[in-house]
Amino acid sequence: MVSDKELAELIFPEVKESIEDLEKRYPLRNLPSGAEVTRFAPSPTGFLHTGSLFTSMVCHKVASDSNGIFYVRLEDTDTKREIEGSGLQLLEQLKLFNIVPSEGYLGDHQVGQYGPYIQSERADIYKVVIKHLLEEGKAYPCFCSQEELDDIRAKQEKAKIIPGYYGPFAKYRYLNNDERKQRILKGDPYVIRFKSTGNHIHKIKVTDLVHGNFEIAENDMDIVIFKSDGLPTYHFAHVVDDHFMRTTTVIRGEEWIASLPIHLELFKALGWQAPKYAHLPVIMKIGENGNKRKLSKRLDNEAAVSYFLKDGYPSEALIMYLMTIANSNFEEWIFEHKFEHMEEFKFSFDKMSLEGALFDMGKLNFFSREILSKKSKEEMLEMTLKYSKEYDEKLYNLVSSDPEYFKKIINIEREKENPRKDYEKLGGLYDLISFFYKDLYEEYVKTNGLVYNEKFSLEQVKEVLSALKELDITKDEQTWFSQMKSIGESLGFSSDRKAYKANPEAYKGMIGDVAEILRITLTTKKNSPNLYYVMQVLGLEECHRRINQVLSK
RNA sequence: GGCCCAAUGGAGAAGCGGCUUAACUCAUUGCCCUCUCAAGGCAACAUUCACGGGUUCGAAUCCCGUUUGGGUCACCA
Repeated sequence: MVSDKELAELIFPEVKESIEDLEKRYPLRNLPSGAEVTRFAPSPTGFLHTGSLFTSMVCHKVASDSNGIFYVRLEDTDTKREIEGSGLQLLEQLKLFNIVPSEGYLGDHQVGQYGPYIQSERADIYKVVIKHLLEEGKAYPCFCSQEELDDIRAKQEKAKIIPGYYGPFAKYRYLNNDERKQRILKGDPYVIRFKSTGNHIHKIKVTDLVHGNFEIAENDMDIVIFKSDGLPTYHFAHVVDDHFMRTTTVIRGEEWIASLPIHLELFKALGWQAPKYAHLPVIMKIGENGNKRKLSKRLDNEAAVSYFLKDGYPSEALIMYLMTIANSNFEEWIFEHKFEHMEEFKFSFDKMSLEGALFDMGKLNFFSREILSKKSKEEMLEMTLKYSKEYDEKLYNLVSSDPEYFKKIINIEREKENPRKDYEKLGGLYDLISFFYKDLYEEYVKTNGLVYNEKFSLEQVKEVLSALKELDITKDEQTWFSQMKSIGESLGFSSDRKAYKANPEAYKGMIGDVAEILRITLTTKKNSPNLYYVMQVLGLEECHRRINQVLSK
């Protein structure tokens, strides 16, 4: 009769190393107490998902708050779904959010003593562990075909019992080693399954950093740990990698809670201590049927981080927003700290909500405006150049043609205690500032014309405008405004809101109406930054030119 | 369907048995202010914490049940 050891040797003759060798190769990390080792473990199956950004942000934060290590491991064991180049892309995008691993897979190279950090390069490590499990009789080759599997499932469904490969249904679990050897020699395809000793009637107590303690049924499935393509499954790779990479806290999405018993059983079978776990809630959105559902890359723009990048949201805004979801006390904290130095905020798992939050675009916009308003004109220029170079050619040409002029435009009421919040994101900036440029202004007027308030006739508009030519912008804003008021008053516009409201018939309109006529004339828009400063930037000559142009029509 | 997790306003949430006639933020709506918008100021916005029962002098908070929602049940992660 073939022994377990002989069978293991038959399957993995090339494996000479032992688990002890691996333990030596990957020694315990020498870190100060309390230091957490966390990891972000993406699959290279597409662009960065907003949920992944959320998870990686938390991983990064937990490590940096504790002076620990944050590393990235590429989980590329699903060769069918892999998208070429997406691993690099993922890392590049993380970097834009200041999430930079100190170890691991960095996109174009790997750093660290615990590698390789790409699972497909770790086959020899997995094999050592699997051979060990085989030798101990804790794993076995399974020759079950897809048809057989389907058959088992169909029977189980019919009998209304738990589907899966377990207990009496795990037919190849009961083959003896002679039979196994024979089939292997014959060349029958097989996978390696873990031989579970659990019973789902038993409950195990688990502790989760986010959810606290709860009970869950023991695993009793003989799960596949080694696929026929020679690569491990997620469950097995997670256990082996996080053990040998010496991860202290596994932070991942809530969808993994259900497979926790599998992972815990694997750790136990190998005699290893399991890491701490934190299962994060998933970011949701209201679906077509009115119910909440996970943000979907296919259906929701906001599921892809690239969407925000393309739209020109500052990366801090997204991170700040995600942090409000991550920790309920963050919002008050960041208000107290005037939206600055968010890296000093201390993250904690027990301030995390258990329920998946609905993605709130409105709140992101709020943070984004806040952040953009706090930037200096130099930072705005730099950001705009960088953004537009990649995403908005028209804007890039406009801004780079005269950076100093752009700084003047963007600096209107910026450097003050409560700066203006005109800009929500860099996307669409072109349309907001184009009127500052003579050619673009002309082009707009030619194609769209200027639309004034209907309650004033063209004659009235002209009357107001010709009077407004007197406006002096060489003095301070105060003087300018009093001047506008007296011009307005002389034409029959009220500058006293109360008086106007009490007796609207007595006036042609409010001083605001006068300002609106000027504003539309100069900016083509009903909304614009502070008119006095707009005029400063445009220059008196250009202002008069625009006014005269309207008057001549 | 089984198992697990969750449930406070339009959204994010605080709340941990009496201090709650439920904090804070976003959104929305009104009003005020030397121009629009923004900012700022002032208001409004859950008589009630999914529902039912219980424990208690006292419950959003503890217990039980129901309901609803989410997750998961692959040689995918």
